Amino acid sequence: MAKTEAALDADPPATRKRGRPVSAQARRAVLDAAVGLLDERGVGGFTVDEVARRSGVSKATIYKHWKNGFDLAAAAYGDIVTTAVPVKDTGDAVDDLGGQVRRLAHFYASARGQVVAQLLGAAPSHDQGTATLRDTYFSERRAATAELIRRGQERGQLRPDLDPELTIDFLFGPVIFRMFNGLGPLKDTDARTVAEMGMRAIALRTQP
Amino acid sequence: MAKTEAALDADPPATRKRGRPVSAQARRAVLDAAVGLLDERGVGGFTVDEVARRSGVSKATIYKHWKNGFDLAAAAYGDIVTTAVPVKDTGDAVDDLGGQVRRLAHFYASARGQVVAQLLGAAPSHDQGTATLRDTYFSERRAATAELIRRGQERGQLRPDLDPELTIDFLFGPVIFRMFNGLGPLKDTDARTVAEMGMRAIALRTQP
Amino acid sequence: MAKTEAALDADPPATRKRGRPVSAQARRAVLDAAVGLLDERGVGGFTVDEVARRSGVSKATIYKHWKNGFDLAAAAYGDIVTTAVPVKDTGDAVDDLGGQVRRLAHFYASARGQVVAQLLGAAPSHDQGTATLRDTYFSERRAATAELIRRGQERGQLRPDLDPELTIDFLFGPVIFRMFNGLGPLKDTDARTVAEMGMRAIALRTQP
Amino acid sequence: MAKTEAALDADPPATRKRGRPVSAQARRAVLDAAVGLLDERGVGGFTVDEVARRSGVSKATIYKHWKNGFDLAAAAYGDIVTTAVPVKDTGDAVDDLGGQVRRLAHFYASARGQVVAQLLGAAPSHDQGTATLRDTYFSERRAATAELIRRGQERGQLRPDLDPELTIDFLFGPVIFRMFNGLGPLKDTDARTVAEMGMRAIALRTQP
DNA sequence: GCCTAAGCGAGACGGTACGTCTCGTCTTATC
DNA sequence: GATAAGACGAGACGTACCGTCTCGCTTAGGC
Repeated sequence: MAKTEAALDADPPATRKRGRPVSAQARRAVLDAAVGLLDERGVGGFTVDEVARRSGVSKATIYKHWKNGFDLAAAAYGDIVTTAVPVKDTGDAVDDLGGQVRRLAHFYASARGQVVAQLLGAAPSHDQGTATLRDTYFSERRAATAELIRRGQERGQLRPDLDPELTIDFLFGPVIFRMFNGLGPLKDTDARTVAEMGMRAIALRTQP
Repeated sequence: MAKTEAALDADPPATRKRGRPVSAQARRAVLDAAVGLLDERGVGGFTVDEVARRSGVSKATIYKHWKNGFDLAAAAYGDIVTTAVPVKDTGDAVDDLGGQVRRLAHFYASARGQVVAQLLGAAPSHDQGTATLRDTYFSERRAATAELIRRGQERGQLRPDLDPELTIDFLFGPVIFRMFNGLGPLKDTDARTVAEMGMRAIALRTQP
Repeated sequence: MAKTEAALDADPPATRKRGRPVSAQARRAVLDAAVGLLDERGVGGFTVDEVARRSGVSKATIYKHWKNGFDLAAAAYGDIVTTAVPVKDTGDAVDDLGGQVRRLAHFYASARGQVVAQLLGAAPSHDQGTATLRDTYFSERRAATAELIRRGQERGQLRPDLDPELTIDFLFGPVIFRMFNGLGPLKDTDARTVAEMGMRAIALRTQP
Repeated sequence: MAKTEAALDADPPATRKRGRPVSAQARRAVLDAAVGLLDERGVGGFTVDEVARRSGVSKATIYKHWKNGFDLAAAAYGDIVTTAVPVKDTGDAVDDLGGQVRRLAHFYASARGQVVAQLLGAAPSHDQGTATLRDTYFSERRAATAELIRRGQERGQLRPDLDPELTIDFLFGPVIFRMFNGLGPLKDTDARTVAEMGMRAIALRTQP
């Protein structure tokens, strides 16, 4: 397709704009400061003023890049989860999904996991908040996980009647729920139990 | 000492203290105003100032009863969930739990359900927030649901190896997760599917 | 008249309001800080933020008392002119007015005089600015000076056809004009000359 | 290219330097936009950003020509006063000066007059502000008016002991003062009165 | 029937973040 | 080499809410 060859150099030259280009350095400094602040004080202690102070970037510039504090916090922590809990595909969907649940629960029990939980929680109180999170946090990971499920179905490891998206909610929902119901993050042993329960519902050959 | 004689009429019942008694009317007015405000504007638009304005009760009085705005909001919406989605025990644990999941999902899809989700979400950003919610929202319902599960186990309807508490997280987690991941509340048909998936993992006589 | 006796205690009791009374101390601290800041940096360096910082009074409180920075600055410097250049009435209107012109010119040549000039100048760029100055700075002094002129007319020292208000503009206008036209404040000798010119136009027996 | 031939009618005296020549057109566009903005919004609503937007000239270029916003505003309105109130010399200094006072008062009562007053007022708050105004607004007109006075003295129409510069402050000061003291611009009848008062102080043949 | 606590409405207060604005500088690519 | 476009650091603006703190008034039991 023409797209393949042309796409590479078609846009970039046209993207060259007239004025002073956006400072990647400023952007980086803001994100770093935001991560540091979230690490130290969580969402409750996160303020744009403080990010500006730490990063040396002016508030005006920050608000030019992110439409509000929540948007910035979400972006700053954007790839934390992905990095901390990468989606793996070893060929055994049951093992992969179960491990994924356990690793995610483990992450949410960590300091950064708590912050991510605060971010998830804050989303519904902000305009477009959950949409922002969907695009920033979940979109990519869900796509990869859905693919994992689909391949598991093709291999005959998972029930063929599963809706991949619903299955994701089904498997990981309990992990997130624990962040909000006052019982605290799932402990590793409990996470293992929950993962096993989930597997019983979706795997093909697991009747005890 | 007065204490000595007072022992006769016991402390709890004769809590009659000196000064002017707490105004139950003020308390009621505040809670009503808070509910109205949450209904109209959600958690994002909820302010103690506005509650004081609407209720005609002074801020000082409000803060005497509730330790902060979140605490008030939680208390105001306290029995909304319980009232909207009562726990039923018909003798068939599988049916009861499945229905519970579906009814809860249906509630969370409603306007007030969204507000409850915002409250859950806001909890981790407040000191003692999740503990408050645990006591206000979940404690009673979880106890009832755990009892349901235990009876189901005794009757042989549910697997005997289930940890009731974990099972609750497992069943209802997916419903809550959907409030935060940007995909929107579960639709009724999807809720039914999720409930069925859950049942496969916990019921004894599951058809493959 | 009933008014005479009743007036004294009629209002005061009614003035007792319900809530926490306005803190005279906070008000004083703000005005003192504002004067200090104007002294140090002039109108150009005057900011409400800095006043709040110096006075220890919160911005919210400041904005509750004064509707904007200009209003505060005007109030803070309110009686500076009156104190620095009191209106005197010795019985000789010509001497009094001439002296007044000279003293006013002398004041405007001082550091605080320059600041007052900046305030006058800034007024037309603010909503209701000149009206604020009229009430804060000029009203009282003009009334006293107009009275001086009227008495001078009665005593036959000043022309009887003078409009007191216009006469005030006529006499003091040149002093103010010099603050804006780039020639700098009037020097004492020039102020004397200008005062004499003015007197020639308004005194009755002064044809040389 | 038009550019090549254009060299013929381009200012020949201007030294042909390397690179792109200074755009007289840009300069004109900026001044026009500035005048329009001052007309519409006054000094309070005047911003360099908006001038740049309207004129299509970049801020950097604007700041290359004028050292700050005030400087630009002053330059833009530079010849407004001169054009609106030209200095006339008919041979009768008393008539000329009196008329000048009246015409100036009339101008200051107009919309553009108010803007000029705002500019005068803003000057002391800017570094070198009054000096800028002196050179831009007053210098030429004062020179012409001083010449008028000097000729009046030579003709025996005005007192010979007058200092021309001081006399200018004396005559026109009241007109400007009214722009700042909250009483509003002089009305025509009052301006006539003020002019007559001034003449009594400087003319030789004054009727008592 | 006073007395003396509380509880209460009103509302001012210190603190502090919000998101916006303007200033004057700077950094590119273009003319 | 002068421009247009426009991003940037600095920092003030006025508003909003938080939770605390006086006040003066109201309502009760204790004396």
